[in-house]
Amino acid sequence: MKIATFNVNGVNGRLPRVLDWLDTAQPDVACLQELKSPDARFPAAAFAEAGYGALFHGQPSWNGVAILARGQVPLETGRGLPDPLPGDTQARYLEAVVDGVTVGCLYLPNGNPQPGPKFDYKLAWFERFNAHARRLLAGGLPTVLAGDFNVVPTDLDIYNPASWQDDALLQPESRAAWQRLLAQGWTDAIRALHPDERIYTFWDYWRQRWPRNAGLRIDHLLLSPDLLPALRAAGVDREVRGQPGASDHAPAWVELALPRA
DNA sequence: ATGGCATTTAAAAAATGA
Repeated sequence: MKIATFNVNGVNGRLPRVLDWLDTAQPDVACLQELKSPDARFPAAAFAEAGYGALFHGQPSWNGVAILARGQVPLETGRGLPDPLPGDTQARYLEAVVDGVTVGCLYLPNGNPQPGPKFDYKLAWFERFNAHARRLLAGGLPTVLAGDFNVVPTDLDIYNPASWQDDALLQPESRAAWQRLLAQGWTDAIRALHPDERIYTFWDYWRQRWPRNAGLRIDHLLLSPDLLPALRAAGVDREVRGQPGASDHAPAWVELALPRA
C-alpha cells in the first residue's frame, strides 16, 4: 500500500500536473494540501475519471486539504481538528480510513512572519494537532499522518540553515513541537529509512532554488508503531518539481506491506 | 534590508506562501 502526500499549491491550476503524477506514481492514497479552491470547484470528476475517489475540505483562495483513494471513496472520520476554535475558517485537516488504515491529512500553518500572531497561531494549531495525534495513538488503530508540517526538523533537512534562521519553519518552538509529536511514538518514515541522507520536499520558486537544489524537507509521513514493521520504502518524487508549471513542493510517499482489500 | 516567484480572486492589485 503506497501512501503519498503532495502540497499542490492550487489544485485547479495544477490539475494536469497532479493527474500526470497520479498516473505515474500510482499511489493507493494521496493526501493533497493547499487546494486553494472552494469545495464547489474541487475537480472531483477529473479525479474520478483517473480512478480516484476523493474527500475534500476546501475554502476559497487559501489552504484546503483532500484525500484521494484509488478505486474507492475514503471513509471520512474527521474534518477539521476536534474542538474547533470559534471563527477559525482555515481548512487544514481531513481524516479518513482506507483499507483499515486511518490517514490524517494536514496542512500545518506556515507561521511567518515570526514573532507575531501568525506564529502564535501556528504553535497553537500544532498543540491542538498533537493532542489529537495522541488520541489517535491511544485508539490503537494503524494510522499515518501525512502532510505539509511546515517544520524543518533538523539542520540535515535544509541546504543552509543560516539563511533561514529567522524563519518560522526552523524556530526552536516549531522544532520542539515536532519533537513532542515524535515522542508520542510516531516514526518519521523517510528519516527512519534514510538516516543520513539530505532529502528535500520543497524548493522555493525564487532565487534559482530548484536548479541549485537549495531545498527543505517539510512534508512528512508519520507512522503509528504498529505500522513500522510494514514499512518497506519511503522517498520523494523529486522529478515532479522539475517539470514545467510545477508546484514548489514535490510528493513524498511511503510503501507499506499491507494487504489491499 | 530588499527583492526575487507563483497562485487566487477578479479584473488591478492585494494577500499569501515558506
